[in-house]
This record gives sequence, structure tokens and C-alpha cells, in this order.
Amino acid sequence: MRDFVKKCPECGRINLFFNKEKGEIICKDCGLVIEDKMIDFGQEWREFDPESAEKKRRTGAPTTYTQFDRGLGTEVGRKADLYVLKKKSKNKFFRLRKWQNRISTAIERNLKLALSELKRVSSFLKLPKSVEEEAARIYTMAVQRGLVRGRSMESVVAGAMYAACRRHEVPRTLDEVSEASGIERKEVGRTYRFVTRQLAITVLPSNPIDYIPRFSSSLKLSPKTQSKAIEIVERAQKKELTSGRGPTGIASASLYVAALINGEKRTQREVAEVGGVTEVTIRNRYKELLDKLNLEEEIKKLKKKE
DNA sequence: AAGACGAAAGTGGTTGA
DNA sequence: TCAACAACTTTCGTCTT
Repeated sequence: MRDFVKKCPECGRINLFFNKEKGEIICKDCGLVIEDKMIDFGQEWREFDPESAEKKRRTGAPTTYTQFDRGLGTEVGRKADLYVLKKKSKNKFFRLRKWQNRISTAIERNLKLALSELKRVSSFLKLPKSVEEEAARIYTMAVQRGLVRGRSMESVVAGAMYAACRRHEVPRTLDEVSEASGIERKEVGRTYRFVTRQLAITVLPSNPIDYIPRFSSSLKLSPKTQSKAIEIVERAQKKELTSGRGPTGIASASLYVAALINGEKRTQREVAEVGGVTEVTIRNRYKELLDKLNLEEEIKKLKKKE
């Protein structure tokens, strides 16, 4: 599943992540999508003559959730079409168009607005297209179920974004989504929970490891330290030190320890900053890690060298 | 003087009666 | 619906480098 191919052209790091199901390669560091839409273009049928080929083809324009009507909308014609109609059908034409407009204005206009907001937030967070699609899908379902009532459109968009990130294993913290969307963190969390519950969307508890590449690069730590941190998290997970704890806290503390071991010390303050947790949390996790993982030896070794 | 440490009180959310 | 509870935060005083 995890395949390290080459360097990311954007940030030069090697955190490329190949996802076969979604058909794309993304950089876990900066979110750049390197390869997208890796579809198998082959046909699964054979054409013998033009006639039967026509019957077998069944592709049209691709559908997408980031277009308010999935690119499938039907429009009741414009005035240009009118002159070919007779009087009776003219009335019908106007009636139909009136209804068309009514329906459009209600749901679709809201969707249009929301999706442009969604795109804004998504590009701010540098998210791959597949996540944006997912968020759009979630938002669309939320609208259809009337879950937006009583909530601001922006907050539901933010909640959908957050959920989509989690489902695609490229988690952003609540703080990051909050910053990108201009919605309070509490509110993002609230709508996220509400929406996922109402739509019965299952979201796996996020893995601390998913946060490490990004935190690591904001702290400008070496790849060596980064893999050390991942190793620490994995060891912690085996000892069940991670359940029930906030994943960002664990990721941050692991990075802090890893940096310490490799002599790239960062202050608790700095690590806490990028991890979106407080120093106290770092300290608590840090202490647990030292206690249960006997990392003291490694740190002592380092001290002797100096 | 800055960073690390830890105690204590407060916050928002989950859970179980 | 309410109270108990766990995780995390805020704040602040003390210790270490």
C-alpha cells in the first residue's frame, strides 16, 4: 500500500503516498497531487463492427460532485428556441421554465455557493482533488437531508472537509480547518460530529502517524528524525499507549523525543505550536513515552557523545 | 532569561443510569 | 436528562540550564 517512489517536485520530500483505490499519488507533506485519475482506459468489451460498438459504448461526460448539479443538469431552453414553438407550447414552455427557476434557486443556488466556498477551503489546505470530491459529496448529502438548517453553510462545509480528510487519511487538525474556513474550532467539531452521525458516515479514528510528515516538515526536521518518530509511535501503539489519547498529542510528543534523540532539539513550545496542542500535553505524552518505552537509554547515549 | 516541569482549576464532550 | 469521568487546556509558581 505504501510506496515510496521519488521526490515530490513541490517540496522535495519523499513522503509520496500511492493510493491504488483512489488512483492517485499524493505527497503527504504538502498535499500536492502528483498523479491523478490513474484510470484504466482499456475497454472490457470488443468491437467487431461500428454498429455493435455503438451499442456497447456507454460513457458520457464524467460526473462530479464539485459541480453543483454533478454536470448533469437539464436546462429548459432559452428564448432562442422559442420561435419554433406554436402558441400552445409557448405557454407550456414558460410554465416549465418558471418551475425550473424555482427549484434552482432553492437548493442549487445554495449548493453553488457552498461548493465555491468548499473549493476555497480545500485549496487553502492544499488538499488533493479526491478529498475535495468527498467533501462535496458529504455536503451534498447533508443538504439533501436538510442538515444545514439552523447552521451556517460555511460551518457545514468545514465539517464536511474535516470528515473527508479523515476518511482519506490525510488528516488536518481541527485548528487547521478552522483557520482555513474561518469557523471556530468548536463549531467545526460540532458540525463534523453532527453531520457524520446523521449521515451514518463511519470515520476511522485518525492515526498519529498520518500527522507526522506534515508536523515534521513544518519543524524542519530531518527525514531521519521523522522516521524515528514514526517508529516511536508504532512502538507506543503496540503497548497500547495511544488509545483514548489525542492523536495530535502523540504525534507531537513522538517528534519531540525523536528530535531530542537525534540532536535536533526543538523546544516544547515549538512542537506544541505546530501540533496544535499545549506544552503540558506534550510533557504528559513525553513522560509516558519515556516511562513505558525505556527511551532513557537512547537519550543518555546521546548526552555522553556531546 | 528562557525553557522545562508540575500542580490545580476549568472546559467541552462522552457515557451510562 | 443529568452526573461522573477522561482528556486536554489554561494559568501560574518553581526548578534547571
